[in-house]
Amino acid sequence: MHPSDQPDTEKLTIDQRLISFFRDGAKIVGLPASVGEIFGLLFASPKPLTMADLVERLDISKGSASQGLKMLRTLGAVRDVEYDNDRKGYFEADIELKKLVGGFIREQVRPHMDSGTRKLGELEQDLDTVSDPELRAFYENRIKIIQRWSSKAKLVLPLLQKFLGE
Amino acid sequence: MHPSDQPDTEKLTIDQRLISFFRDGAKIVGLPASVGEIFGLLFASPKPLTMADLVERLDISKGSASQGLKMLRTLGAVRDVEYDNDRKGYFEADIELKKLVGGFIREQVRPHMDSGTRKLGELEQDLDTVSDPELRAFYENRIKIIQRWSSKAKLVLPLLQKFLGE
DNA sequence: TTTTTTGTTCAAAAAAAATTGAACTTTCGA
DNA sequence: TCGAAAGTTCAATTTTTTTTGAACAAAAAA
Repeated sequence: MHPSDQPDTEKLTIDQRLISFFRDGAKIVGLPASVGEIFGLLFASPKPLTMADLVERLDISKGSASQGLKMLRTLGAVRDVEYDNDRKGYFEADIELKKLVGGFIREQVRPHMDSGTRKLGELEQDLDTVSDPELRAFYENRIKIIQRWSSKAKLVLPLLQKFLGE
Repeated sequence: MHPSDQPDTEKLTIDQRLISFFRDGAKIVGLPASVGEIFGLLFASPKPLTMADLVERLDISKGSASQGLKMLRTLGAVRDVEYDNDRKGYFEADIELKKLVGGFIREQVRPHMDSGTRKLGELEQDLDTVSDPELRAFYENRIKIIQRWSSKAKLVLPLLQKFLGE
Protein backbone atom coordinates (compact mmCIF):
# COMPACT_ATOMS: atom_id res chain seq x y z
CA MET A 1 0.00 0.00 0.00
CA HIS A 2 1.37 3.36 -1.01
CA PRO A 3 1.77 5.76 1.93
CA SER A 4 -0.64 8.31 0.46
CA ASP A 5 -3.30 5.60 0.17
CA GLN A 6 -3.83 5.56 3.91
CA PRO A 7 -7.44 6.05 4.93
CA ASP A 8 -8.31 9.67 5.53
CA THR A 9 -8.73 9.14 9.24
CA GLU A 10 -4.99 8.69 9.58
CA LYS A 11 -3.98 12.15 8.55
CA LEU A 12 -6.63 14.39 10.06
CA THR A 13 -5.61 17.04 12.52
CA ILE A 14 -7.46 17.45 15.79
CA ASP A 15 -9.40 20.46 14.60
CA GLN A 16 -10.40 18.68 11.41
CA ARG A 17 -11.64 15.79 13.50
CA LEU A 18 -13.61 18.10 15.75
CA ILE A 19 -15.14 19.81 12.74
CA SER A 20 -16.13 16.44 11.33
CA PHE A 21 -17.49 15.35 14.71
CA PHE A 22 -19.79 18.34 14.94
CA ARG A 23 -20.72 18.15 11.25
CA ASP A 24 -22.09 14.68 11.92
CA GLY A 25 -23.72 15.84 15.13
CA ALA A 26 -25.50 18.65 13.33
CA LYS A 27 -26.86 16.29 10.67
CA ILE A 28 -28.14 13.95 13.37
CA VAL A 29 -30.21 16.65 15.01
CA GLY A 30 -31.40 17.93 11.65
CA LEU A 31 -29.19 20.97 11.19
CA PRO A 32 -27.19 21.73 8.03
CA ALA A 33 -23.67 20.34 7.89
CA SER A 34 -22.18 23.82 7.52
CA VAL A 35 -23.71 24.85 10.83
CA GLY A 36 -22.05 21.91 12.52
CA GLU A 37 -18.73 22.72 10.88
CA ILE A 38 -18.84 26.32 12.01
CA PHE A 39 -19.57 25.27 15.57
CA GLY A 40 -16.87 22.64 15.35
CA LEU A 41 -14.23 25.08 14.19
CA LEU A 42 -15.14 27.60 16.87
CA PHE A 43 -15.16 24.84 19.47
CA ALA A 44 -11.70 23.75 18.31
CA SER A 45 -10.27 27.25 18.38
CA PRO A 46 -8.44 28.62 21.45
CA LYS A 47 -9.31 32.14 20.40
CA PRO A 48 -12.34 33.83 18.86
CA LEU A 49 -12.64 33.83 15.08
CA THR A 50 -14.13 36.19 12.53
CA MET A 51 -16.53 35.35 9.76
CA ALA A 52 -13.66 35.70 7.32
CA ASP A 53 -11.75 33.02 9.28
CA LEU A 54 -14.68 30.64 8.95
CA VAL A 55 -14.96 31.27 5.22
CA GLU A 56 -11.29 30.64 4.71
CA ARG A 57 -10.73 27.66 6.99
CA LEU A 58 -13.94 25.79 6.16
CA ASP A 59 -13.94 26.78 2.52
CA ILE A 60 -17.55 27.88 2.60
CA SER A 61 -19.21 30.95 1.13
CA LYS A 62 -19.74 34.19 2.97
CA GLY A 63 -23.47 33.50 2.68
CA SER A 64 -23.23 30.15 4.44
CA ALA A 65 -21.04 31.59 7.14
CA SER A 66 -23.43 34.45 7.77
CA GLN A 67 -26.53 32.25 7.84
CA GLY A 68 -24.85 29.56 9.89
CA LEU A 69 -23.67 32.06 12.48
CA LYS A 70 -27.14 33.56 12.62
CA MET A 71 -28.64 30.17 13.38
CA LEU A 72 -25.98 29.34 15.97
CA ARG A 73 -26.52 32.65 17.72
CA THR A 74 -30.27 32.08 17.77
CA LEU A 75 -29.65 28.68 19.30
CA GLY A 76 -27.35 30.25 21.86
CA ALA A 77 -24.50 28.00 20.74
CA VAL A 78 -22.22 30.82 19.66
CA ARG A 79 -21.70 34.26 21.10
CA ASP A 80 -20.21 37.51 19.94
CA VAL A 81 -17.10 38.60 21.77
CA GLU A 82 -14.95 41.69 21.84
CA TYR A 83 -11.41 40.94 20.70
CA ASP A 84 -8.30 42.69 19.56
CA ASN A 85 -10.30 45.92 19.72
CA ASP A 86 -11.09 45.39 16.12
CA ARG A 87 -14.24 46.45 14.33
CA LYS A 88 -14.75 42.97 12.92
CA GLY A 89 -17.10 40.68 14.74
CA TYR A 90 -15.51 37.83 16.67
CA PHE A 91 -17.26 34.66 17.72
CA GLU A 92 -16.73 31.83 20.11
CA ALA A 93 -18.52 28.58 20.86
CA ASP A 94 -20.62 28.21 23.96
CA ILE A 95 -19.70 25.02 25.74
CA GLU A 96 -22.48 24.72 28.31
CA LEU A 97 -24.56 21.67 27.52
CA LYS A 98 -27.47 23.23 29.36
CA LYS A 99 -27.44 26.19 27.03
CA LEU A 100 -27.01 24.14 23.87
CA VAL A 101 -29.85 21.80 24.73
CA GLY A 102 -31.99 24.67 25.99
CA GLY A 103 -31.55 26.58 22.76
CA PHE A 104 -32.33 23.52 20.70
CA ILE A 105 -35.49 22.82 22.64
CA ARG A 106 -36.59 26.44 22.50
CA GLU A 107 -35.92 26.94 18.81
CA GLN A 108 -36.49 23.52 17.27
CA VAL A 109 -38.57 21.36 19.57
CA ARG A 110 -41.08 23.74 21.14
CA PRO A 111 -42.36 25.33 17.93
CA HIS A 112 -43.06 21.88 16.47
CA MET A 113 -44.75 20.71 19.65
CA ASP A 114 -46.92 23.80 19.74
CA SER A 115 -48.01 23.35 16.16
CA GLY A 116 -48.78 19.70 16.93
CA THR A 117 -50.87 20.68 19.92
CA ARG A 118 -52.83 23.12 17.76
CA LYS A 119 -53.44 20.52 15.08
CA LEU A 120 -54.62 18.09 17.71
CA GLY A 121 -57.12 20.64 18.93
CA GLU A 122 -58.52 21.14 15.44
CA LEU A 123 -58.79 17.41 15.10
CA GLU A 124 -60.84 17.14 18.26
CA GLN A 125 -63.21 19.84 17.04
CA ASP A 126 -63.91 17.90 13.88
CA LEU A 127 -65.04 14.80 15.70
CA ASP A 128 -68.57 16.23 15.40
CA THR A 129 -68.47 15.67 11.67
CA VAL A 130 -68.19 11.90 12.14
CA SER A 131 -71.73 10.52 12.01
CA ASP A 132 -71.10 6.80 12.46
CA PRO A 133 -71.06 6.32 16.25
CA GLU A 134 -68.74 3.34 16.21
CA LEU A 135 -66.15 5.06 14.04
CA ARG A 136 -66.50 8.14 16.15
CA ALA A 137 -65.81 6.21 19.34
CA PHE A 138 -62.74 4.74 17.67
CA TYR A 139 -61.42 8.17 16.70
CA GLU A 140 -62.13 9.55 20.17
CA ASN A 141 -60.00 6.81 21.60
CA ARG A 142 -57.17 7.42 19.15
CA ILE A 143 -57.17 11.11 19.96
CA LYS A 144 -56.99 10.28 23.66
CA ILE A 145 -53.95 8.16 22.94
CA ILE A 146 -52.17 11.01 21.23
CA GLN A 147 -53.11 13.33 24.06
CA ARG A 148 -51.52 10.97 26.55
CA TRP A 149 -48.34 10.94 24.44
CA SER A 150 -48.46 14.69 24.23
CA SER A 151 -48.75 15.25 27.96
CA LYS A 152 -45.83 12.90 28.55
CA ALA A 153 -43.75 14.80 26.05
CA LYS A 154 -44.62 18.06 27.78
CA LEU A 155 -43.41 16.65 31.09
CA VAL A 156 -40.23 15.22 29.64
CA LEU A 157 -38.75 18.44 28.34
CA PRO A 158 -38.41 20.31 31.65
CA LEU A 159 -37.16 17.12 33.24
CA LEU A 160 -34.53 16.77 30.57
CA GLN A 161 -33.43 20.36 30.97
CA LYS A 162 -33.20 19.96 34.71
CA PHE A 163 -31.12 16.82 34.38
CA LEU A 164 -28.73 18.42 31.94
CA GLY A 165 -28.42 21.60 33.98
CA GLU A 166 -25.89 19.87 36.29
CA MET B 1 -65.63 35.03 0.83
CA HIS B 2 -66.95 32.34 -1.46
CA PRO B 3 -67.71 29.07 0.37
CA SER B 4 -65.21 27.08 -1.66
CA ASP B 5 -62.50 29.56 -0.70
CA GLN B 6 -62.41 28.24 2.83
CA PRO B 7 -58.97 27.19 3.99
CA ASP B 8 -58.21 23.53 3.42
CA THR B 9 -58.32 22.79 7.10
CA GLU B 10 -62.08 23.18 7.00
CA LYS B 11 -62.79 20.24 4.77
CA LEU B 12 -60.36 17.56 5.89
CA THR B 13 -61.69 14.31 7.27
CA ILE B 14 -60.38 12.93 10.54
CA ASP B 15 -58.20 10.34 8.87
CA GLN B 16 -56.74 12.93 6.53
CA ARG B 17 -55.92 15.06 9.55
CA LEU B 18 -54.29 12.15 11.34
CA ILE B 19 -52.24 11.35 8.25
CA SER B 20 -51.11 14.96 8.06
CA PHE B 21 -50.36 14.99 11.78
CA PHE B 22 -48.06 12.00 11.52
CA ARG B 23 -46.54 13.19 8.24
CA ASP B 24 -45.37 16.31 10.10
CA GLY B 25 -44.26 14.23 13.06
CA ALA B 26 -42.14 12.01 10.84
CA LYS B 27 -40.42 15.00 9.23
CA ILE B 28 -39.68 16.43 12.66
CA VAL B 29 -37.84 13.33 13.76
CA GLY B 30 -36.07 13.05 10.41
CA LEU B 31 -38.10 10.31 8.74
CA PRO B 32 -39.54 10.54 5.22
CA ALA B 33 -43.01 12.00 4.90
CA SER B 34 -44.35 8.81 3.31
CA VAL B 35 -43.36 6.84 6.40
CA GLY B 36 -45.35 9.22 8.56
CA GLU B 37 -48.34 8.99 6.24
CA ILE B 38 -48.32 5.22 6.31
CA PHE B 39 -48.22 5.18 10.07
CA GLY B 40 -50.93 7.85 10.18
CA LEU B 41 -53.28 5.90 7.95
CA LEU B 42 -52.76 2.70 9.91
CA PHE B 43 -53.24 4.61 13.16
CA ALA B 44 -56.48 6.07 11.81
CA SER B 45 -57.84 2.74 10.64
CA PRO B 46 -60.10 0.59 12.85
CA LYS B 47 -59.01 -2.51 10.98
CA PRO B 48 -55.72 -3.76 9.55
CA LEU B 49 -54.80 -2.69 6.03
CA THR B 50 -52.87 -4.27 3.18
CA MET B 51 -50.05 -2.73 1.20
CA ALA B 52 -52.48 -2.28 -1.67
CA ASP B 53 -54.74 -0.25 0.65
CA LEU B 54 -51.84 2.07 1.49
CA VAL B 55 -50.93 2.52 -2.16
CA GLU B 56 -54.49 3.37 -3.06
CA ARG B 57 -55.48 5.58 -0.16
CA LEU B 58 -52.22 7.52 0.14
CA ASP B 59 -51.60 7.61 -3.60
CA ILE B 60 -48.02 6.46 -3.25
CA SER B 61 -46.05 3.90 -5.25
CA LYS B 62 -45.77 0.25 -4.36
CA GLY B 63 -42.05 0.88 -3.81
CA SER B 64 -42.66 3.58 -1.23
CA ALA B 65 -45.25 1.49 0.55
CA SER B 66 -42.94 -1.51 0.71
CA GLN B 67 -39.95 0.51 1.92
CA GLY B 68 -42.00 2.55 4.35
CA LEU B 69 -43.51 -0.56 5.91
CA LYS B 70 -40.10 -2.12 6.17
CA MET B 71 -38.81 0.87 8.11
CA LEU B 72 -41.86 1.01 10.35
CA ARG B 73 -41.55 -2.67 11.17
CA THR B 74 -37.88 -2.26 11.98
CA LEU B 75 -38.81 0.60 14.29
CA GLY B 76 -41.47 -1.58 15.90
CA ALA B 77 -44.15 0.98 15.00
CA VAL B 78 -46.18 -1.36 12.80
CA ARG B 79 -46.83 -5.06 13.10
CA ASP B 80 -48.07 -7.80 10.81
CA VAL B 81 -51.41 -9.29 11.73
CA GLU B 82 -53.48 -12.21 10.55
CA TYR B 83 -56.77 -11.10 9.09
CA ASP B 84 -59.63 -12.38 7.00
CA ASN B 85 -57.61 -15.57 6.53
CA ASP B 86 -56.27 -14.02 3.42
CA ARG B 87 -52.90 -14.63 1.88
CA LYS B 88 -52.19 -10.90 1.68
CA GLY B 89 -50.20 -9.27 4.44
CA TYR B 90 -52.14 -7.07 6.84
CA PHE B 91 -50.66 -4.37 9.05
CA GLU B 92 -51.64 -2.31 12.03
CA ALA B 93 -50.07 0.55 13.97
CA ASP B 94 -48.51 -0.05 17.34
CA ILE B 95 -49.81 2.51 19.80
CA GLU B 96 -47.49 1.99 22.76
CA LEU B 97 -45.38 5.09 23.22
CA LYS B 98 -42.77 3.01 25.00
CA LYS B 99 -42.35 0.83 21.95
CA LEU B 100 -42.30 3.70 19.48
CA VAL B 101 -39.70 5.63 21.43
CA GLY B 102 -37.73 2.47 22.15
CA GLY B 103 -37.56 1.57 18.48
CA PHE B 104 -36.54 5.07 17.54
CA ILE B 105 -33.76 5.11 20.11
CA ARG B 106 -32.56 1.66 19.14
CA GLU B 107 -32.60 2.26 15.38
CA GLN B 108 -31.86 5.94 15.01
CA VAL B 109 -30.25 7.29 18.16
CA ARG B 110 -27.97 4.51 19.39
CA PRO B 111 -26.13 3.88 16.13
CA HIS B 112 -25.29 7.56 15.87
CA MET B 113 -24.19 7.75 19.48
CA ASP B 114 -21.99 4.72 19.06
CA SER B 115 -20.31 6.15 16.01
CA GLY B 116 -19.80 9.40 17.91
CA THR B 117 -18.20 7.56 20.80
CA ARG B 118 -15.86 5.79 18.42
CA LYS B 119 -14.86 9.03 16.72
CA LEU B 120 -14.21 10.58 20.10
CA GLY B 121 -11.88 7.73 20.94
CA GLU B 122 -9.91 8.23 17.74
CA LEU B 123 -9.69 11.90 18.55
CA GLU B 124 -8.19 11.20 21.93
CA GLN B 125 -5.57 8.92 20.40
CA ASP B 126 -4.43 11.68 18.11
CA LEU B 127 -3.68 14.09 20.91
CA ASP B 128 -0.11 12.75 20.80
CA THR B 129 0.38 14.35 17.42
CA VAL B 130 -0.07 17.83 18.88
CA SER B 131 3.37 19.09 19.77
CA ASP B 132 2.60 22.54 21.14
CA PRO B 133 1.92 21.91 24.86
CA GLU B 134 -0.43 24.84 25.26
CA LEU B 135 -2.58 23.86 22.31
CA ARG B 136 -2.51 20.30 23.48
CA ALA B 137 -3.77 21.25 26.92
CA PHE B 138 -6.55 23.19 25.26
CA TYR B 139 -7.61 20.22 23.15
CA GLU B 140 -7.44 17.90 26.14
CA ASN B 141 -9.84 20.16 27.92
CA ARG B 142 -12.22 20.33 24.95
CA ILE B 143 -12.27 16.57 24.66
CA LYS B 144 -13.06 16.32 28.36
CA ILE B 145 -16.00 18.61 27.79
CA ILE B 146 -17.40 16.42 25.05
CA GLN B 147 -16.88 13.36 27.22
CA ARG B 148 -18.93 14.96 29.98
CA TRP B 149 -21.71 15.65 27.47
CA SER B 150 -21.46 12.13 26.21
CA SER B 151 -21.79 10.51 29.60
CA LYS B 152 -24.83 12.63 30.36
CA ALA B 153 -26.40 11.60 27.08
CA LYS B 154 -25.77 7.97 27.91
CA LEU B 155 -27.55 8.39 31.22
CA VAL B 156 -30.46 10.27 29.72
CA LEU B 157 -31.64 7.60 27.30
CA PRO B 158 -32.49 4.86 29.83
CA LEU B 159 -34.05 7.50 32.04
CA LEU B 160 -36.21 8.68 29.17
CA GLN B 161 -37.26 5.16 28.34
CA LYS B 162 -38.12 4.46 31.93
CA PHE B 163 -40.19 7.62 32.19
CA LEU B 164 -42.09 6.87 29.01
CA GLY B 165 -42.70 3.26 30.00
CA GLU B 166 -45.71 4.35 32.08
C1' DT C 1 -46.67 -26.68 -14.69
C1' DT C 2 -48.33 -22.21 -15.74
C1' DT C 3 -50.58 -18.12 -14.34
C1' DT C 4 -51.77 -14.77 -11.12
C1' DT C 5 -51.19 -12.28 -7.06
C1' DT C 6 -48.15 -10.18 -3.73
C1' DG C 7 -44.18 -8.09 -2.48
C1' DT C 8 -39.07 -6.45 -3.10
C1' DT C 9 -35.26 -4.10 -5.25
C1' DC C 10 -32.87 -0.51 -7.21
C1' DA C 11 -31.65 2.73 -11.11
C1' DA C 12 -33.66 6.83 -12.67
C1' DA C 13 -36.60 10.88 -11.90
C1' DA C 14 -38.50 14.21 -8.96
C1' DA C 15 -38.55 16.91 -4.95
C1' DA C 16 -36.49 19.10 -1.10
C1' DA C 17 -32.72 21.19 1.25
C1' DA C 18 -28.30 23.38 1.45
C1' DT C 19 -24.98 26.29 -0.59
C1' DT C 20 -23.24 29.78 -3.46
C1' DG C 21 -22.22 34.33 -5.00
C1' DA C 22 -23.49 38.72 -6.64
C1' DA C 23 -26.09 42.71 -5.39
C1' DC C 24 -27.24 45.24 -1.66
C1' DT C 25 -26.95 47.53 3.10
C1' DT C 26 -24.58 49.08 7.06
C1' DT C 27 -20.84 50.89 9.54
C1' DC C 28 -16.74 52.95 10.43
C1' DG C 29 -12.53 55.58 9.38
C1' DA C 30 -10.18 58.92 6.60
C1' DT D 1 -18.99 62.99 2.63
C1' DC D 2 -16.83 59.38 0.52
C1' DG D 3 -14.70 54.89 0.11
C1' DA D 4 -13.65 50.56 1.85
C1' DA D 5 -14.52 46.81 4.86
C1' DA D 6 -17.94 43.83 6.99
C1' DG D 7 -22.10 41.58 6.84
C1' DT D 8 -26.84 40.27 4.95
C1' DT D 9 -30.10 38.70 1.63
C1' DC D 10 -32.04 35.86 -1.68
C1' DA D 11 -32.50 33.94 -6.55
C1' DA D 12 -30.00 30.53 -8.88
C1' DT D 13 -27.38 26.41 -8.57
C1' DT D 14 -25.74 22.28 -6.51
C1' DT D 15 -26.24 18.46 -3.58
C1' DT D 16 -28.86 15.27 -1.05
C1' DT D 17 -32.89 12.76 -0.14
C1' DT D 18 -37.13 10.80 -1.39
C1' DT D 19 -40.14 8.71 -4.55
C1' DT D 20 -41.30 6.24 -8.54
C1' DG D 21 -42.00 2.38 -11.49
C1' DA D 22 -40.39 -1.38 -14.12
C1' DA D 23 -37.94 -5.63 -13.65
C1' DC D 24 -37.49 -9.30 -10.69
C1' DA D 25 -38.61 -12.95 -7.07
C1' DA D 26 -41.65 -15.72 -4.16
C1' DA D 27 -45.63 -18.11 -3.27
C1' DA D 28 -50.09 -19.75 -3.89
C1' DA D 29 -53.97 -20.93 -6.97
C1' DA D 30 -55.52 -22.75 -11.15
